[in-house]
Amino acid sequence: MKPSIPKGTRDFGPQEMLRRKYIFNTIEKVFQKYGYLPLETPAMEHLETLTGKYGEEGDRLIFKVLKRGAELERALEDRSKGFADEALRYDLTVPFARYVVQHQNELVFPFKRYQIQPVWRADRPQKGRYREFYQCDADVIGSTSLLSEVDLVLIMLDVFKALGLAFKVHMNNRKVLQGLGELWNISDRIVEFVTILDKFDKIGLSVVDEYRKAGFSEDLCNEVGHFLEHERTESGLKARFEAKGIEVGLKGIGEIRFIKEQLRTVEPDVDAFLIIDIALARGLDYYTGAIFEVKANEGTLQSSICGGGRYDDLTGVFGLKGMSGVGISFGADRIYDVLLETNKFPAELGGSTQLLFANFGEAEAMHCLKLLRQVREAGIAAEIYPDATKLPKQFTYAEKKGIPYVAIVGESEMQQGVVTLKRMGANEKGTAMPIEALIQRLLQH
RNA sequence: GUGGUUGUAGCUCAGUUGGUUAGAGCGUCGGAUUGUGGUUCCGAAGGUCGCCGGUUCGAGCCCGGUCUACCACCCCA
Repeated sequence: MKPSIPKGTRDFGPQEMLRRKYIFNTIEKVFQKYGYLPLETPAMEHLETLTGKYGEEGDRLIFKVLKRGAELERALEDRSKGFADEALRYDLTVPFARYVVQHQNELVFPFKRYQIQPVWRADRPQKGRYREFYQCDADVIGSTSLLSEVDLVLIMLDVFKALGLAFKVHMNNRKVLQGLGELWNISDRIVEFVTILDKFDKIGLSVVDEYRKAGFSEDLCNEVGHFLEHERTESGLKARFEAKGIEVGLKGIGEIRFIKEQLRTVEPDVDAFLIIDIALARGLDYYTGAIFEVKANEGTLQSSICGGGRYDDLTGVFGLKGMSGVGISFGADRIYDVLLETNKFPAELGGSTQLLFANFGEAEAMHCLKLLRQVREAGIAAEIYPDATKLPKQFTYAEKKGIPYVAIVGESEMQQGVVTLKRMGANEKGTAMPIEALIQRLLQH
């Protein structure tokens, strides 16, 4: 049989893994710097833990796990019971909420955790869209303070600065969208309304046609069109909310302004990367306050590389009311794609061997084993070529693996108690030196 | 989930109106060179033409299905 892997999944070779780890490590270091602690949860959750949290569309994309054994037999007889009982996690936020409720008595609130694990979605794959991909989440639960939102934006700033990637954060607030619903008397169709509004950045004023198609009144379509064309700013919106006394909307606007002003005290050029986009909606059902979406400013990937927001009562369905949370999620795989395309990965990612001992035969190899141990104990990654093949072949191996130094220890070196150190890439024969000198030289490097 | 494009050697691609034994470049391996690679020269290996079926005397090429990657929608990291 021909070996292959499921649609939308990937293998990661050594080179890819070094680069992926570079991304994970960068993100993890920033998370820790902001006081978040690690957490892992199982790949599988009970199906009912996940369903109903992501909206109709999201629920359809959950990877379900088939019942097994007698359970499955019973389900085959009585189809109403359903064929699945577990499911692969769709994101890290819902499992986190489940964890918080389940372990509420052991936790200190506000609870801040980060989590870097794969998630699965039964989506149709495309560029930057996988069925298995890693999310890197930071969430704080048990506080309504907007300082958390401020911190999370600063985390984005630090991460993308460290990765050397230009980006834009689009921010909005679900309360603003709720306010729009009240303003235009369409609260009963708010989900539908907002879903269309979310397309504004893609199709522009054609959203008005979409509203007509969806059966919204002509007056409303004209009003929305006029608003999007001429007054699509937070201040334009604020004036309208004030005129009609719409409090949710005003609260949303206030939150947006607060977050932005707080950020300005630490990052004066906040306008360079933070865009207030009142058409931003995001599909996940559980968001209730601030929402974020980050896009790379370079490369061809149009989809978001990071996203998040505030959810006021995600723990409520698991039996713990009044726990507001807010979090963000970095899409490591998409960040990888952008960094690769724009050539932003550092040339030296470490993790690879620094020194290769050439192999001249059994006696020499045995001698090298002792030297190898000394080198490794000094903290230098080193290896010996396992076979006594011709030198050119051993050099080629070093070159391909990106090993910068080769130690040549043949009969004459053994007798003199030295090692010939050759630097790859340099057109030189190498210099003889005692092993201690060699170690010093590599450590300085 | 809906609609579309695609698939030939490890990689990038040729392959005539359907016609004998499917080609190139790069890469890989071996040799020129028994302790010094990257250049050069010589040689070799490597393909069920994505897979299954159909039409035909004959299919890499035509038809149907299927899988994959990709594109649009949808949704999002």
